[in-house]
Amino acid sequence: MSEITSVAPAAPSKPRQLRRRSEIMDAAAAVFAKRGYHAATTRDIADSLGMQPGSLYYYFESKEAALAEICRIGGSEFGDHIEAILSAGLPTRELIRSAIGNHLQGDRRHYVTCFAHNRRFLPADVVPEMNRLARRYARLWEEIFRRGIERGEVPAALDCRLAATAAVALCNGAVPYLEPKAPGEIAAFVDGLAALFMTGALRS
Amino acid sequence: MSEITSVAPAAPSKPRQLRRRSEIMDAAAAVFAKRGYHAATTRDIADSLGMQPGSLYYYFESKEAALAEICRIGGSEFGDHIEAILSAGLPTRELIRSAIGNHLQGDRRHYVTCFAHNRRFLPADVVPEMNRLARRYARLWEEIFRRGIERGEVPAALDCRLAATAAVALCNGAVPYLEPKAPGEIAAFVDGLAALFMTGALRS
Amino acid sequence: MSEITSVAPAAPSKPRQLRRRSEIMDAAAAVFAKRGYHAATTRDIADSLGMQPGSLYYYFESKEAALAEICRIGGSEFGDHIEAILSAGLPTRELIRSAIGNHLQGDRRHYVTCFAHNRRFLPADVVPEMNRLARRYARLWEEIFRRGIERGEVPAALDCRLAATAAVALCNGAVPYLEPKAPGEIAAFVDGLAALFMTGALRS
Amino acid sequence: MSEITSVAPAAPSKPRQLRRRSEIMDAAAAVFAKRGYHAATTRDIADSLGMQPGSLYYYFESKEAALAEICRIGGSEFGDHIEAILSAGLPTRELIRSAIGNHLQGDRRHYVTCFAHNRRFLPADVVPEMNRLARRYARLWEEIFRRGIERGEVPAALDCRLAATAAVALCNGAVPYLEPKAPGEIAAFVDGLAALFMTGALRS
DNA sequence: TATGAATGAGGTTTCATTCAT
DNA sequence: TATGAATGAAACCTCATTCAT
Repeated sequence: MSEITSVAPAAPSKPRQLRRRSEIMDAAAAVFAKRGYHAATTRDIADSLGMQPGSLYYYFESKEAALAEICRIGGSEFGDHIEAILSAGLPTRELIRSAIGNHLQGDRRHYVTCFAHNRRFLPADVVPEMNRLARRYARLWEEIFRRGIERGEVPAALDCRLAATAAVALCNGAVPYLEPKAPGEIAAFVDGLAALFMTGALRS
Repeated sequence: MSEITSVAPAAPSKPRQLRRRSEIMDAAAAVFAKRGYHAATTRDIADSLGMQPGSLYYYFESKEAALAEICRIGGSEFGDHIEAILSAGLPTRELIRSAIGNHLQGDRRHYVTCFAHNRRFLPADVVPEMNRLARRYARLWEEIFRRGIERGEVPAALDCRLAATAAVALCNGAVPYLEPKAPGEIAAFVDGLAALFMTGALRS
Repeated sequence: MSEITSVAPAAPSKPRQLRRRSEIMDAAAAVFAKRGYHAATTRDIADSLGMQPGSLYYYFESKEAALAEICRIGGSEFGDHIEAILSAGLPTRELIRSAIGNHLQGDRRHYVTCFAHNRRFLPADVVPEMNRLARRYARLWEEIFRRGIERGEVPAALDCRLAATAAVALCNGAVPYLEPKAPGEIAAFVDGLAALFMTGALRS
Repeated sequence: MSEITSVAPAAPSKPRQLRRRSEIMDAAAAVFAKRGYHAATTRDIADSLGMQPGSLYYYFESKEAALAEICRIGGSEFGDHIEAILSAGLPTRELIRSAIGNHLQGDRRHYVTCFAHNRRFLPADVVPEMNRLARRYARLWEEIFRRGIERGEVPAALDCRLAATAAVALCNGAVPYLEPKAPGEIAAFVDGLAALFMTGALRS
């Protein structure tokens, strides 16, 4: 293998640049998710990367453009994940557990959080795109429940739209409770939330 | 001239002043809840009241002081409400419905939202107070479930702490879905959320 | 007279505000004319007014918006002046003298200078408006020469378009030579330029 | 491989280096002349050469040092040209035509424009040098007119200093009108300006 | 009580410049 | 010689806040 890479002329700097760009976007997403877009300063982002604020502009055009890109990624990858697991034919219980887990524990969880809480601060010309992503993501959640009804795993009377909204709301509302937790506790917490969402708080 | 004003026995302007102050706080809470503390400007608040930003300073010392007061109100009244319904001895189902309804539909819902999303921006010296309120409010939710277990309305195995967190997370996450709705739809939406939270999404 | 002003209710603050705005625009025009738009800082303008840079934004939206307004004024008032003297039926000699004098000595000379040198820095959406003003102002200069031909004061063979360009170029190029001069010398200098432009440097 | 390069006896790269340096200075002069020193960025210059901004620093110490050198060249070569034609004993008409042509059409016209419009942005320690060049260049223009008076080609009453200023002002003011013109039109335009300057706009 | 005008701290952004590669 | 990445100073601009009226 090493011959192959060495035969090819000195790896073009492109990949390195792309990786660095990803690091910067990850840092920005984390800061935006934690503090909120307006409370987050470019200095916060730069500090978390050990850079100067001005250097960030080598990687994005503006703070707002960075938010737009982060929201785009968060909105679309979140949908992609549900689409993927839907087509894998898992039982409803697994689908819900996986979708909630992706929202709260996935690599891109900060991107999803940004999408949920900060996309409303984007300028008017990207709003339609964001709305499209949000609608897709709502529909895919609905699809989970509709499939569950078909399979008899979900009561036929369930309002799928409402359930989709509730699932997303539960996840978004749960984000602030994750951070203070030790890494080991998070999985149990997320499992607990998913179980509660599926079973309900009352005796049946 | 002075007689004329003195004839109408100059009702001690206190009550009027207090009422005006409440209006201003309500407006600030609504703006903070809608936009977030940092994105909300004093001009936004003033505009919603038809005043100039500088005039707000007759009613609060600073934007931050206003937030602190709003959070204090939101955090304590929310707890007060649960305490009140708990002592009224309602069935668990009613308790949950009422607590969620108060969070999402009550007169002070903007105060509660501020408490949930913006109290982290308060300065260090009020954090302990806010934490106390948050803990109280978590415990009161837990108490709802504990009582439910005692009465056999809730499965004995339920993790009450987790359920309390989930209830609050669901409410906080649901806030953004309320605003676009027509007033008539809100009650049904809130009822639906409460029912789903109690019953769960899956067949039992 | 004092009764009349005191009878009328306290002069509405509007005029005062407008006057202040004019002062600020004058200062900005002077600084832009002297240093050039890009070399002029908002601090330069503020200093010349004894204010803080941020305070300027009470009067204009942005540095660029201020430039746009100044150019608009410079471009249109310059044209207005030529239009006015043209319709006054003065002899060509007086027309040229007055037009040059207005460009170099008028109250709005800094506005005209801004228009000449800095309008190219305006954003694309105001360029058409500026071009319209520039064309009008070129045509009005041409009209001076065309009238002169009709009256036999100007040689029939004169290229009026070129003469208009030359007159404007001469004025624009002369601006930097005005500032170092003592106020008393300026009038003689401007008269000399006008005379030279009309007579030419060579013996006829 | 080393033989091959050493065979062609490694022409001391000096000339090539100098030529490249000239290209870079020409590009800088053109950009400064077009946009003005402050509006011109090092990126503008680099772009016009197909390089990166950082690479420019192999050719000049700083943007300001480049401007200083360009102004030095513009100021001195312009004077050199007048000196040369003066000593060639041409008639006044030809002198004026040639001096104006050199200013507006010469190879170094961008250098002259930089000198005229941007030398004022240079630091205090080069100002005396620039002033010396400017004075020389004014005196040489004056000398053109003084010779004309001696020869009877120029009216004895002409204010030579004023005429020199006017000539330079006309040229500097005409620069922006050159760029939009097609190459073929420029010569006629410059001839027209020179003729007008010599003959005047009015009938004699 | 309310306003208009101003302040000043702090934020985003630009850009000349440096330097390891 | 040239580049890509980074710096840091300084610019524009926003906004909470103050204060005379």
